[in-house]
Amino acid sequence: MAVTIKDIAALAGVSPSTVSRVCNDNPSISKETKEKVRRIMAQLNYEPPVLSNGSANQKTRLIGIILPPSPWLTYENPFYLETIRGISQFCNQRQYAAAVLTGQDEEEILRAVQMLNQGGQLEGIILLYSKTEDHIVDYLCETGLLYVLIGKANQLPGQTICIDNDNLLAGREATDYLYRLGHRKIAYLGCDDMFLFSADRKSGYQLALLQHELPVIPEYCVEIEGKYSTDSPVLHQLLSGKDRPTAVVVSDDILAVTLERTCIQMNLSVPEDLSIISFNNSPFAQFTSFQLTSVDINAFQLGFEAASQLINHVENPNLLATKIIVPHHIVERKSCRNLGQDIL
Amino acid sequence: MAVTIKDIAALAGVSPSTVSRVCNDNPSISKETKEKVRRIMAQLNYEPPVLSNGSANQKTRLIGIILPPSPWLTYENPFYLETIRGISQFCNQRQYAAAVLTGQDEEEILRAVQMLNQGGQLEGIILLYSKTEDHIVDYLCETGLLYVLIGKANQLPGQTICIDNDNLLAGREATDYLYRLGHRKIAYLGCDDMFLFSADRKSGYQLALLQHELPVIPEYCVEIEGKYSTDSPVLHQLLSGKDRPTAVVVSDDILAVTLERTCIQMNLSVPEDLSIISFNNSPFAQFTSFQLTSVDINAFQLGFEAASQLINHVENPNLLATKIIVPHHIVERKSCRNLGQDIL
DNA sequence: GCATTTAGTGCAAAAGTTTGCGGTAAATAT
DNA sequence: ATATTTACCGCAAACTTTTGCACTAAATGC
Repeated sequence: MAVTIKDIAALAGVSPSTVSRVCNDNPSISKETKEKVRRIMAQLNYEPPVLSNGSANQKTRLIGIILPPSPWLTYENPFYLETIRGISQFCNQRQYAAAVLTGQDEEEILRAVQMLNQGGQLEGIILLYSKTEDHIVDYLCETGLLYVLIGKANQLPGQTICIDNDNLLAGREATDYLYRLGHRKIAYLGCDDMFLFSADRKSGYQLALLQHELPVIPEYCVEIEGKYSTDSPVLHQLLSGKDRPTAVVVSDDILAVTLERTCIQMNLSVPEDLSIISFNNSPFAQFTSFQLTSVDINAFQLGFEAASQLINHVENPNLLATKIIVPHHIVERKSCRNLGQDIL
Repeated sequence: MAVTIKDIAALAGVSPSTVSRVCNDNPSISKETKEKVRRIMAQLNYEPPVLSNGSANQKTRLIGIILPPSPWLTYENPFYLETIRGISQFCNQRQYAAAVLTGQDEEEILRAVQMLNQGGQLEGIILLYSKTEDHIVDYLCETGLLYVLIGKANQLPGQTICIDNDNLLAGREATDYLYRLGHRKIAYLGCDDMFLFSADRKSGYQLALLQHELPVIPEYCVEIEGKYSTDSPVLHQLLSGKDRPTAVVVSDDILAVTLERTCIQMNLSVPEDLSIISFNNSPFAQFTSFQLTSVDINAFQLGFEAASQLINHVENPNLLATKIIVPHHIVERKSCRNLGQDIL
């Protein structure tokens, strides 16, 4: 049988309560006693069962991680593993455990969350995405379980903790970057507007155009819904015609690669005929043959901060919901051409 | 305060022990009582705290997941997220929780494992990799904590549970595939031999050559250690000279893309001048401009089976260590050229 | 019809830790 | 020197669930 505080207490010549207080670093224990007890603990290799230590302590120190429901956006996207790493890193430092909650579909995930939550075993939840009409968020709001969103809140904004990039600013900066390279015919290509990050990046793009007094042309603002495909008619339409843009801001790397493959089909080359800048700085951004310039959104830190916020709120329930903005930065590679009219 | 079995007991007019036995589906409780109690439980939304339910039950139902220590191989590799999904999926079905254990370096990970293990809070560990000289495996062996390896065992083979692909067979089949396309000058490119999957794939490659009575040339068997780079002299050496191979079996997709980019630098094109087949079928295998043919190793199922094995052994400690082989299959794309001497 | 088995349930102890309260001894104040 | 405060620590109850044992009532065997 494993060693308990009783064993430590017996060896140290103190009571179990004292050992317990030493474990929790209770100030009413003298320095000498603490040291003595800690020595014995180290000797016996004792570690307090910090997660869910019996019924006397209701703290489970367990938090749940939920992946986005749509496989085609998720599982192919290394971004999420980085975020999970960030979450785990912080949790481990603070003696929490972070468990991924999965299922075949949204219903199954919801059931897993319910089971754990109603059993009182979850301190909180981190959602790695944000979308409209989310049953899981509905459930969390109903039951009042603490959660943080990586992304932008749509239910109860102002009362939910969000960790996000400044996607609007990032969209502006990406557009500005192309502008400074001399581009004037700049298009935007995004995924489904249901995903709020794409909507924000688009807004940033539009603001940048206005600022530089460039026209905001609807034909230059394209969205692809559902699974990406190189045969998408909107892509072909965007790239054909006389008024073909010289540069495109693309909402994510996978879509950018899809665009590039469409270019190949149409005998256009990147960056000679078309400059591309996109978001996420996915690992394959550097592996594609055309070396994608991409906005790094610091996925690791996104996860790290999310865990930090969640745990802060777990331990200080009176805290108000905050919004955290994680910085981004452009990683320059070779997918954007300098048109030689550089202003700087 | 949350609802407990006492509340259920009071409402159902039975004792708490009866409720507890109902939760555990104890056969000595009558059908009628079970139904009555279950009705009340459903009514009060009661879920038994299945993970670590107090000190009366030592089962924590928590397992740890450990990522490979080398970031350059790991975090860029979507393979691992798929595996984690597989693990989580199975764990959730069986009411277990799976937590990723991370740290800045191997030491920090080890400390996290120690903390949880010595606190008696881990049922077992799943390692998402296998390598030689692994301090974490050393520790697990010492303390006797149950673990399963995704990959091949090197410490105590025969006593450790492994989930793996038949990498030797996969290596043979990849090589055979090139042979059938008419290739006779086939090279192998792998990563550090420390990672056993690469060593096995190489052996399979060599066996296939022997079977087809092709010479096994050392110059055709190249390994890259450390971080991949397109400037690697071994890559340049492999691709230059008169006896340049017409096809290469590459140990993983990322390395394959690195190879392709080296080709571009050297004015060779894929698959016209060089055919490439590699492993993992990473998502970006389909996004690269040359559409990589790759061996899919079913990462999700690898994780799923690993969790299944671990939990089986947790619940039946007398089980012997098994090895599980998860099948693979070649996903044909466009990176391999048919030389026209196809035998079939 | 009586003795014995069986099924079903409750009682109470046990698990390991936390925490309010009370107590002792030392330190300080008067 | 006595009274009061302070620092430190132990006692015991509490948390929720599990489980061995005992008990009752019904069912079976003779």
